[in-house]
Amino acid sequence: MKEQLTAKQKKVFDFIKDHIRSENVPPTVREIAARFGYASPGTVQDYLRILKDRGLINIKKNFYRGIELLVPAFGIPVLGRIRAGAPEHAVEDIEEWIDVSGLFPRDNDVFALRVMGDSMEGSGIMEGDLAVVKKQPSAGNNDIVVALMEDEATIKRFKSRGNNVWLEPDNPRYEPIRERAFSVIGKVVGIIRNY
Amino acid sequence: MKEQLTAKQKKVFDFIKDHIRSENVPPTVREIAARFGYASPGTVQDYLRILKDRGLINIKKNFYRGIELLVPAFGIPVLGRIRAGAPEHAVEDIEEWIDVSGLFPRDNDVFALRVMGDSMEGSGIMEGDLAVVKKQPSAGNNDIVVALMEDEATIKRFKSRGNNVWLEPDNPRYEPIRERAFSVIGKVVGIIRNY
DNA sequence: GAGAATACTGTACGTATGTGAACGATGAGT
DNA sequence: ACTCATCGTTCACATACGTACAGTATTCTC
Repeated sequence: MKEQLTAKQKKVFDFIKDHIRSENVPPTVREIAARFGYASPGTVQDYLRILKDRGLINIKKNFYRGIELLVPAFGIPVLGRIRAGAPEHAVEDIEEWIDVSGLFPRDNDVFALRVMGDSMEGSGIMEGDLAVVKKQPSAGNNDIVVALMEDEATIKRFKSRGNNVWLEPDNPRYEPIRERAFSVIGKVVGIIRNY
Repeated sequence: MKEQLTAKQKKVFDFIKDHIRSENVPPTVREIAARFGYASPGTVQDYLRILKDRGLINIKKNFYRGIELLVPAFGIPVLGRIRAGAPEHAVEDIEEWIDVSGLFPRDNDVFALRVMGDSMEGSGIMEGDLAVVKKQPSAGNNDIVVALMEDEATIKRFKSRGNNVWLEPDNPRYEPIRERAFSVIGKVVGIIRNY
């Protein structure tokens, strides 16, 4: 069995992926046939069988729109090395596929917060970044947390030693916060930045 | 028309969302009925009509599995302000819903790269971060780029003045790169970090 | 030159599915 | 008392859909 897809097979596979991306659901057998001008659903069945044999899709039996991508539809390839030569060659060195939205927990306890200020610059958390936060009432030493001080939310590093807890910025221009009362809203589990 | 959903309506809506999250496709009318023990598809139709009136879903006519969420299924809420009081209250201040994977372009020209080294610390790009890169052969002044130098990929700030182009790290401990040849692979359009 | 894999057409079957209509029960609001 | 939205049932219809099977033609491999 050949591992590589033929050009036509790849086009069918790409169409399924694109359809999921644009319509949020996989296409039906006949929608694929219509897209490529095939007169019969049987043709598409052959393609699907091949894609299934290659491990690219799963087909739920007697399930309408039952084509399941085994590669994340919204994933992007993570490259291990980039080879010299050409950017086109680079894509062959795919280490893994990641679904960006799958990197963060999907609980109802997760929310995002726009970062304000530069008090955490030393940890690479910049103004305008989106901080992904998992709600929890306390934190461990050195965790980066969202804390609430008098109606104001702030991102700082949580410190605890013995019965003592305080907040520390990661920017030498700011002082640790030891005297003011605060409560922990949650722990920062991720940072997302858009240029 | 009331804006708020009743408990049962919310459960139906949540089931649709959960179904998309777990099965990658919206449920059929009868699958919803089966989930809640309804004896008839008509009951579900009523619910769907209500959810549609509330602007939560769209229903494609005569389209199998044609329920379309108008709120991102994999989205997380972005909070504007966090109010004092309780974490539970905070969630009411939702500014918008974002689909994390939708923040980045979905072209085939997008890939990700694991950041190595600390040469861009000053821009908040830390070792271990995932850099999202859009392929392009050149860049503008001050863009953060992925450049290839003798088989080695590196992330630096692209500088151009007149006919002169060079690369600059954002870390005072490193020197600008002016003498070595390099080629631009793409432009860094985002940073993703996981704690 | 035999055999497999690929690439199609055509026809057919059973059914899962969206849709629609008619109707009943309950509870809240005025 | 009356209305109205919500919540539910039953029956029915047309069809979009997955699936299966029987062919044909071309290309590639051994």
